[in-house]
Amino acid sequence: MEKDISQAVIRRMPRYYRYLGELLDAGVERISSNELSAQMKVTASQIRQDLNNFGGFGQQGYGYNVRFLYEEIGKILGLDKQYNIIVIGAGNLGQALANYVKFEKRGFIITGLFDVNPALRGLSVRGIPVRMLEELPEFVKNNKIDIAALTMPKESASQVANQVVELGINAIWNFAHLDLELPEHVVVENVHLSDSLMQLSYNIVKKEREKKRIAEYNI
Amino acid sequence: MEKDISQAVIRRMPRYYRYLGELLDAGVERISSNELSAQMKVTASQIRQDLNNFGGFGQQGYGYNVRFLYEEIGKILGLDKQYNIIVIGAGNLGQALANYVKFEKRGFIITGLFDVNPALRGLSVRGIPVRMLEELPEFVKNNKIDIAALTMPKESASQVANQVVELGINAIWNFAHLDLELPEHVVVENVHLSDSLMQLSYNIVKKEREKKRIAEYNI
DNA sequence: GTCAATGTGTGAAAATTTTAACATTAAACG
DNA sequence: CGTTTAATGTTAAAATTTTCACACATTGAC
Repeated sequence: MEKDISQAVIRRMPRYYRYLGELLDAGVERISSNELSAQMKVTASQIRQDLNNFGGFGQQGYGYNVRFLYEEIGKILGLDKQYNIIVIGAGNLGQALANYVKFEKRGFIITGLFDVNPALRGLSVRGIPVRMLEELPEFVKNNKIDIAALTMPKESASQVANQVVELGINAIWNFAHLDLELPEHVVVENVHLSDSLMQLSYNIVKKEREKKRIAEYNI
Repeated sequence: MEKDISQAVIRRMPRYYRYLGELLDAGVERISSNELSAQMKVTASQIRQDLNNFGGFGQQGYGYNVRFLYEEIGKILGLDKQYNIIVIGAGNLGQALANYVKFEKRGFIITGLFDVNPALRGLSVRGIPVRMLEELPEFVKNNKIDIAALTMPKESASQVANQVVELGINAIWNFAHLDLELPEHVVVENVHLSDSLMQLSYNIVKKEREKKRIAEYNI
């Protein structure tokens, strides 16, 4: 029975991956947890602890081999596989995802683009035609789809999510501003932009309050 | 000396706000931490604990008044103020932000839209014209801007972030895939879509591994 | 080939976060 | 108006996460 790794750790892994990728591009061959911690502004201890959840990737007296660690983290994150994605909701956000070429480099292939709006019929983004939502079941039957990205308004999101799951897609990247209630076997990752914006505004007012307090203290 | 509230709590506040908004729309007047916890799938204890970081908003024997609590959380999150936002990078993502009307309801006004691409000159989104990046300093001088959303490629993000800070903007909503190094007084909120996608893919392979393990166990 | 220096992996301590328990207060109700 | 019930605010315990500290394996200089 392996105890599973906390989501806090998982949230940090892509960041390690990013920094290692940059080091790799810069031609750096090896790095110690200390150097990396300085760059990333986290403790070296946390880096070592995090990595050791998955195994020992470093070598005492040497540090970590950048390329090796980069690839291992890639495997941990499942980036050694390919995922076909359909994007449902071909508004600006959906188009933005479809246009973002970098995803493909990591094995995430945008395969289909769907919308309910007939005005979008005929439009295509990077060669991917916008299809009408009615065509979805047929499309999913004929193509192996791993992930559905939901970029439509929240009003229809819940229903579409259910449909998508019924069609056999088990992973959802949810941009709609609601929490989806789905069977336990479905993996959901939420991107709530409004929440993010509210966190920003919280931190803005917090900083203003701090500034004010300091000013008063100095009177 | 007030000890400050952990970001874990802050991350949960927008979600409370959202659920309370829905209750409000549904005409619910009062709610107990228990009922809310059932809906939100968190413990009632956590809800009470979280709220009491900011003060006692409920009443013993009664629960919480939905409207009151909604508004109080709004104030905590700084949603009782208005923020003018400029979006730098008028690609699909920037346009998506500019088009998202709901932000305005919360007091986030998209005031300007900038890009380096001359091909976008003349384009306007919801009445907001795309301006050339050269016009930025002038524009910021003439308009009170609170937040800059960076939706351009990461290559130029760092430089633009510095420029924006020098122009006196102290809050950045960063969509570029890098960590910005900025003075301490600047508030940064990151939205790293790639990280989110990697977390999704981690959870996909994790679930697959689990499934496989269970299958093997049952042989 | 030896030996100091480096730097991981890891067990334990410290800090933080979450959950549980309960004393207290207000509402509801007869 | 008094009693019962509901549900908060709060203190304490449990769980989790982060940091510390150090034994020990490798490296690299001489």
